[in-house]
Amino acid sequence: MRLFSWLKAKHLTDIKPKCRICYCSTTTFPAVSQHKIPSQNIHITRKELSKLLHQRPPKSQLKQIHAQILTQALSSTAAFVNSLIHCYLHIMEFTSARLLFFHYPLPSPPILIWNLIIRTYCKLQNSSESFSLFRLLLNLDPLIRVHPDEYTFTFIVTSCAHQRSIVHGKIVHGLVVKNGLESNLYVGNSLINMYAVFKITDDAYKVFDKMTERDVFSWTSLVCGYANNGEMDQACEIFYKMPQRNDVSWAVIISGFAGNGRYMEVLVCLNEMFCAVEDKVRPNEAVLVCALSACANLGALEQGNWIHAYIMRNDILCSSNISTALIDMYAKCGRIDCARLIFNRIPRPDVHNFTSMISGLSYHGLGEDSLTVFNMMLDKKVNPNEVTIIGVLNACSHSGLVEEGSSIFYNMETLWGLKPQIEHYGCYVDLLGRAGYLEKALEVVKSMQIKPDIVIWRALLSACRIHRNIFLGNSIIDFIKQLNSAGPSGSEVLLSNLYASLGNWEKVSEVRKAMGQRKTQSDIGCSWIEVNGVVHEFRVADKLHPQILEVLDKLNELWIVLS
DNA sequence: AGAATAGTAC
Repeated sequence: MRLFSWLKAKHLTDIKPKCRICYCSTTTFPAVSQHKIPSQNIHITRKELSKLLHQRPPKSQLKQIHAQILTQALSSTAAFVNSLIHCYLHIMEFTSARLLFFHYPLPSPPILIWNLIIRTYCKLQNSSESFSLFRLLLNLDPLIRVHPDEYTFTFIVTSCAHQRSIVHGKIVHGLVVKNGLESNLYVGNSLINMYAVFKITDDAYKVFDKMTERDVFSWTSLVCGYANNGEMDQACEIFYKMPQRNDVSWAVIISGFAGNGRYMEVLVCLNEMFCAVEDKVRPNEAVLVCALSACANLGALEQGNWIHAYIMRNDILCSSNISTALIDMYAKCGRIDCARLIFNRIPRPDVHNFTSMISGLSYHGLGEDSLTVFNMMLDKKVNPNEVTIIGVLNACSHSGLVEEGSSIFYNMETLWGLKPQIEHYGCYVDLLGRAGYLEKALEVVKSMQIKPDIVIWRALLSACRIHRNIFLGNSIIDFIKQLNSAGPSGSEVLLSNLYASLGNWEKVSEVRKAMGQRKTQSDIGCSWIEVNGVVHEFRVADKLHPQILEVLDKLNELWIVLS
């Protein structure tokens, strides 16, 4: 910092050139002579320049230093070019970095510089530029050839993990083996991670197995692979075999349970984490978010409350993720008042905070309030995302706000650039159907550019049931039956409910029978409720709960009162 | 110069 104030003292900040390099009017590069360098009377020594570059200066200062390098004819000194590229990449200024890179003083940039530029593109995640550069590197003229090293492969493998398909990954893995780098710790770890991302656990394990040296990254990535692929038993096995676990390892196993809908185990695991003194870990943000989400899905208010208290007690920063998860937890556990309290305390709520508040209000049937929050969000110039719109449409659906919902659905693309996805169609069809606009709903389904899925048909069918539309219901049943052959779904329950509401008991038993034959344990619906901090689970025709007889008695009692 | 984790909807 002091060096820059010194620069200012020398009026360097007053330089206002125009071109990319020195801001003069010429754009030719790198011929220094063509640039009219301003402030030529100022001279900074080489040592000072390299010291300045070493500090990774912000863009404005960097341009001035670059201008100095050009005036002093240092632009073909590799050390300076390297530093400049490094600095430009640091601030993600690709245009300048590429210019320097592609006009590198002969013969060609050293591997370090290749790695730096590939690494920066790798960080962009959705860019394939790192591959283009890697390809260029492999095809260099033999006279100026530089060879990829373990760094290059670490970045390239990581880039492969960001791609949509494993194709590149497989090829790169081949090159890794060819270059004898498979057992390198970093390369190996990034390979495990890549296979974990693509849920190819066998290959992740093979890499893990072949590694001569492993660290907590290798183990955690492998656990992550199994968890991503739903193989929680294997994930646990590896997890407990780990020589040491850190907070991320715990986050991986806990998020694995959460991602696979095994919310009870999330809480069990959290408890275990608190007991695991040997790991010397405390739950990090990811763990807390997963645990809160598990509480939300279980309706476990008491545990949720406890986690909230833990966060407060330990002065853990209530980040956007945490507050979003808290709002969701309180809303789903029936405490919309607490959810509102959390939300109102956020100084500057972001999309995620708004979205969880909007959705929370929606499933409490508070459609008007939900729209109020949505409008507040628009007033504060916070743009909604796809999930926000789903929340708002659901709010309209549950409160019969057809006009408001329609206007949001039809304008989402023009107003916020959000193209309606199948989920949005699902919500909208549900909105129309519930409100009794069955014909209109069917019209929307027919006009859809995306192929309607089971959710859409189910929403329509559900509407037919509510409004007892036998004719439309029957025609939809045929579609549902066809789709059903593709995979299991809850639509059969709806189908049987529809037949039931039409009084067609013969058909009801037929559907139920077919369901009974195919159903496996995991398909059976399940309900939870938390009473005094204990979560009770109920399944269809449950006989396992210790107090099932009392529960059934109470149900009968209620049944009599209600009818 | 390097590798691992998280929320909101359906």
